[in-house]
Amino acid sequence: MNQLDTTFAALSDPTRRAILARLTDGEASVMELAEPFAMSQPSISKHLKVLENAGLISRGRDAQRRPCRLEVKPLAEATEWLERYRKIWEGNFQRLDALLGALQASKNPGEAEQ
Amino acid sequence: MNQLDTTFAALSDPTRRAILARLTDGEASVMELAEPFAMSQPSISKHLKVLENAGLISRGRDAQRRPCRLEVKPLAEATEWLERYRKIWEGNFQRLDALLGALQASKNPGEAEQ
DNA sequence: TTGCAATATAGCCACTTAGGTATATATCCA
DNA sequence: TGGATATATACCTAAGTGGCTATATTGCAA
Repeated sequence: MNQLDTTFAALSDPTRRAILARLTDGEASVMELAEPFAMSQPSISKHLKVLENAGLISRGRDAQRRPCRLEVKPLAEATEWLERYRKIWEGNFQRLDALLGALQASKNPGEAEQ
Repeated sequence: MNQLDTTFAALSDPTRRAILARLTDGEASVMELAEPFAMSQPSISKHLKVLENAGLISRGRDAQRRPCRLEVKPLAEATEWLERYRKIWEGNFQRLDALLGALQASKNPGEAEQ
């Protein structure tokens, strides 16, 4: 699995996205991260391991705590992938708009298939 | 599974990302999409079904062909999610820079706790 | 040292996924 | 009608995932 694979796979779970969102407020311990969820602590630890393996978070050491913090690099790479294609999609959209305009100008309203 | 879940899950596979990339050049049939891959046609059809269920592509009909085309909406939503947090991450980076500067100016390097 | 608090690991289960092959369906063409 | 082409479906398998409980580990504090 390459970096984009693991990044998108990690982002495909709502618990993990919520954890990442929480970490934008700053470092947090496992207990703090687990608190909002109706889920056992080991399950949260497993999610954190997925995020760590994807390079999306890193862990520190503070006594018994292993605080988590965001790592932005893989997220930036995922954003770049999407952004690169978004520009092309936007181009397609403009072409689509032109096509729809042409169709509306014609008589056949059947293909509002979008 | 909500929209973001299925979108990111669909994006986590390199074959599917390559298919989406190919589709930025315009519609393509299943055979055309399968051609670059050392993979059976049914496997490609399965990937296309994943993409279709995620709303990332839609299918038409052209004789025996079922041409695929990109649907941008879910990709736009995924981009929005990443962009929203990217701004915060960038903000954190700036704050971190400031914090590191302050710490270097002081004498106690112990509390890099954010 | 004893014990508590925070976290990780192990093992279990149900479900999903990504690949394969074989076969069915659908559409065109002769 | 019959054959060829394009695609989908059914079924199999191996591996991965997400949840759980129980237990181990680690570090502090009395």
